[in-house]
Amino acid sequence: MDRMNTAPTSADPGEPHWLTDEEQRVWRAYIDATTLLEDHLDRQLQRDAGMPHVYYGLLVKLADAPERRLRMTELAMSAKITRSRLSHAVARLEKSGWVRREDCPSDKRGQFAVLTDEGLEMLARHAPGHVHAVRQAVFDRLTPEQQKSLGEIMRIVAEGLQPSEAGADLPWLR
Amino acid sequence: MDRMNTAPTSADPGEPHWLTDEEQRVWRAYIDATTLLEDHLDRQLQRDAGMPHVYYGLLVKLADAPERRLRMTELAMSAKITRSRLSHAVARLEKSGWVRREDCPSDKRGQFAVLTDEGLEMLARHAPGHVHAVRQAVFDRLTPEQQKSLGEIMRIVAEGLQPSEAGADLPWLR
DNA sequence: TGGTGGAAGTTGAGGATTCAAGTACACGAG
DNA sequence: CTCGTGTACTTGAATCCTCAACTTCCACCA
Repeated sequence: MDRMNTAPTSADPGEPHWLTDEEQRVWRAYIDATTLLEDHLDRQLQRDAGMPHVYYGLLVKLADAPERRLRMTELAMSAKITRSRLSHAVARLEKSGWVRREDCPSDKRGQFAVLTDEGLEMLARHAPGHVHAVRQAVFDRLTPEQQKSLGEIMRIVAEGLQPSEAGADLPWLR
Repeated sequence: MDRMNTAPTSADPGEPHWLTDEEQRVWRAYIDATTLLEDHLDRQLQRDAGMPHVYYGLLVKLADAPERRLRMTELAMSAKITRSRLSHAVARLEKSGWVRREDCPSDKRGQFAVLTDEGLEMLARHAPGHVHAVRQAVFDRLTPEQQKSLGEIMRIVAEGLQPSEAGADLPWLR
């Protein structure tokens, strides 16, 4: 892959503008690290707690919520996943007994996902192992400055993708 | 599910040792950013090029390799995925015509994954859009210092998980 | 009131991923 | 030469995720 030309195709903005060598090194390091880490955590939780990392994250969010319950849409947004994915996930977590659905009294379309007692207990049982894995893979290896820097960087990236990332680049709104 | 070695779960450390509030904020920012970014890139490539981000990454690695070919195991290691996953992936990419398999002459068990001409052309066609997406989501938002920092951090994390990550936390080696 | 557009959530089909097995070959020791 | 162990890769089933409908219900307004 070598190319410095300026192919048009107005669909894509401006000229190619490739990544520099240094940027490529950063990007590959990012891909490698995130791939390895997600895989590592998935395996750890699958083995110990019998569920993928995302599912575990859902339970944690429920545990932190008032009444240990959240509306489906809230939970989905909080976890940055689609409602569809959440729907499937909750169905599975319900079968495992860690989550229960409840109708929302004020909105008949609404559903609450509620963390069950078994779910909470399961979290208590496996949280230490998970925290250990995270610590070992990430925090134990970084200096305090790097940890701070990582937080800032990730916040910036997340915010850029988060809000109405659609609206931001819709021509007629500019 | 097998259960050997039910010793006092040597995997779990002594006392919990939770994340501090600040560490939790960093960790959540990381999860949010990586989830959103992966999703964003997957969608972009699925829409434009008809394949998930990982598959695209495989093609890029082949394009960068001498002869545009790599042994299956090499490719899998380079992309940080399992051989099984790669096997399925290459089967799919083969059906789409972007990749072709070739027997290895020196080792009859071996297979090469080879990027086809259509695969290369496809990359040329969609690379600008992909680079643009990456740039827009990441590099355009970070200062040069942050980019450098990100690279260092990700390299550290990747290296910690990469090598014989198993051996590193095997009790009898400590 | 009754109609309409949108919000909340679910569903099913098709892809993608994982895990455990399985096939085929390589290679060194006897 | 052949046995045993390990490597390279594939396969199938179960699970998970995405995408595009689809159902039900809310909110608003004329």
